[in-house]
Amino acid sequence: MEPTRENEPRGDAGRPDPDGEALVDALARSAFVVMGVLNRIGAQYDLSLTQLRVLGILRDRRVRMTDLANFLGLDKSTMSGLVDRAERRGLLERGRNPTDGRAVDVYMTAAGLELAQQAHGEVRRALASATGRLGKQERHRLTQLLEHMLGPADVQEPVGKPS
Amino acid sequence: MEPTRENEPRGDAGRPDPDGEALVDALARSAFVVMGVLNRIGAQYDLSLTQLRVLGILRDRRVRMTDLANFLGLDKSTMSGLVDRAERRGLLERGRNPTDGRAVDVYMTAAGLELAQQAHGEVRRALASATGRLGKQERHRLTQLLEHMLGPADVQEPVGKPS
DNA sequence: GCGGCATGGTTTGTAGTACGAATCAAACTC
DNA sequence: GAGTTTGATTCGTACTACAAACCATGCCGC
Repeated sequence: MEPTRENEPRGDAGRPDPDGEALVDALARSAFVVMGVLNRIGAQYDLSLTQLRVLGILRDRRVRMTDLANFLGLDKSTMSGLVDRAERRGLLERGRNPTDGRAVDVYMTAAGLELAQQAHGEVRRALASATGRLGKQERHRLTQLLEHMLGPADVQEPVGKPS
Repeated sequence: MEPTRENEPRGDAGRPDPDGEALVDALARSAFVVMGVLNRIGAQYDLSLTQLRVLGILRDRRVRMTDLANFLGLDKSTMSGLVDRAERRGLLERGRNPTDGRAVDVYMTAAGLELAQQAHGEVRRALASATGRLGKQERHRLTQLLEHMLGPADVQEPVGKPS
């Protein structure tokens, strides 16, 4: 993920937007809360946040190392180390790619799948103490607004990055 | 925790709550997007995410090391190292606490304040590419819902943690 | 006032994470 | 077949995170 310097104001950026600033703050706070939960639950399983993400991605698919690294925005050497440690734990395995002899596929073991599912359930329960403050219709509305703001889930275009 | 289509059985309610699960997934995706932005902009300034948070907290106040560590959920030795590196960069300074000879206060330098303000502005602009997908009223509503869910900003009670 | 205990912070050791450069094997192109 | 590109690993380095040990300061009971 290359750092960029994007200082040009957006077309509407010159106008004061109190809701925009409050929204950014609320999104940041929400992000830290979610990360806090993920870090705490990850620690229970002796897993880092990034390891949790890896396990989450691989729960239902087999992925190439390169694609995994790109999806997570990590250097391939970092990806290699993460998979090393997960493999050592018996959570992941590496395999040959059927179409490219250079490529390495990564997939879950049964033990890894079980741990990922347990951790996922605990993350949901932990976050329910916050989402439970909202009523049912509010939760529905919040979900809609977030999904609208985030765009399609399968598009991994970094936010705020010039293209 | 990347969103998937799998529906896992819930241990607590027993009742399916599609909006609850979708909301957790949306919150997780939102969190990764925000973290991605913070990491990218932090890298521009050669700062880690945690360093950015520290600078954000200290922009308008002078804080004890212990309080800073507690606020961030970090070990005091970690806090010490983070402040070491920021001090070495000329962004922060340590000072004596007027009421407790053991305590060390941390505060911003002018250079640190300038950097923090620049970085903050860039984070806001970067996130505007996502929040700009919403209309004005939608942004207002999203802010309200997030703040309602998160509770008061000054309470640092960890979400989902048994007490 | 003093000893014991607690607190605040630093230092040391360790492991994981992150990136960049170097390296090697496989694939692609001409 | 040679040159280039790609995929992944290894190595070196710095940062982050925690735990244990240590030292200085503060608190409290006697």
